[in-house]
Amino acid sequence: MLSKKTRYAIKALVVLGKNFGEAPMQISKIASDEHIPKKFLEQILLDLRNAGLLYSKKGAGGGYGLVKDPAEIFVVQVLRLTGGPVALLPCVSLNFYQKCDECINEATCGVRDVFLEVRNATLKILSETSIADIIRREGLLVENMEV
Amino acid sequence: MLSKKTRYAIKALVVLGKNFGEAPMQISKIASDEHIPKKFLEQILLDLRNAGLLYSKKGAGGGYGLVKDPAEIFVVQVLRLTGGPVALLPCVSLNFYQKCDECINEATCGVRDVFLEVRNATLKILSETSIADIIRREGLLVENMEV
DNA sequence: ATAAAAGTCTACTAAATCTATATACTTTGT
DNA sequence: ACAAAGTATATAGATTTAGTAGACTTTTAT
Repeated sequence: MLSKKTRYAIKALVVLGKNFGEAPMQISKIASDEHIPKKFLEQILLDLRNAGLLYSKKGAGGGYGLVKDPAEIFVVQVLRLTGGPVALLPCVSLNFYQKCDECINEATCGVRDVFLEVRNATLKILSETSIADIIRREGLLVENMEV
Repeated sequence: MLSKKTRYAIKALVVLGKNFGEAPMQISKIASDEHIPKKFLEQILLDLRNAGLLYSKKGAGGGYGLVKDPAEIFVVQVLRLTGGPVALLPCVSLNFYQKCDECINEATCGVRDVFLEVRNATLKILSETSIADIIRREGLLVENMEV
């Protein structure tokens, strides 16, 4: 399961993606629109800023905005920045690798082999899906509802 | 990430799968072979037994064994029995569904739509892979090592 | 110049969950 | 009778997650 932190980060980026090109958006606006605790969101946006995904502007009229086009920000990046490993086992994680301490021989572990396959499938989707894609999907879902 | 409980359960089933058709195997044997804390494993095997996957026999010469052929036990079952949800978001989980409390409209949520796709890909693999498959993969990996 | 708006930074707490252990009990085989 | 082995429940300890608090800095508008 993704942590709330990761979920909130993605949602915030989607909102900021819709706002791309406009004036920066305030934390409090994002928080109330998306039902995210404001203080928690502050920390998350700060992390995303320090990672270079967002710019910020202090003072009146300040706020946050995307540095890059939403089509160039991929979901997998957000997971990694917010500490959500893609893999279901530590021993198949690319960015959060850890030896399974009970494992006898990693190279011949059949369990690992299966979850490597799962990771690859997940990774493919998450590294091909951008914030812009999420916005697009949202639009499609709304259309389908109206029909 | 899968919990240790889920990982230990899968490993235990693999060991019992290799032992299928023979005399029941003792918890302490499985625990020491697989480096799993014995007391913890006791609880896990009990759960798997109560779920109908294993039979048990008390007393001297007792132990645990698979009820069905390892080719008929799928990894997805084990995840579910041991509380490891397949989905990365509660709102796309089939067996552990929960509304995301911050979500405004689930039906048109683009984030959900992406993670639905991820869940389907994961589910496909895990529901097609059996304990017997894991054992088979292990054999293949060992062969490849030797070459 | 000053006050208000807005982000920054660090620390802390509360709750939940996971992992593991302890203890006492029951059944079965020799 | 006794030892081997599983059953059952409770609980402790550790870790992680989620959220809150408070004091600080920068910027804009008046």
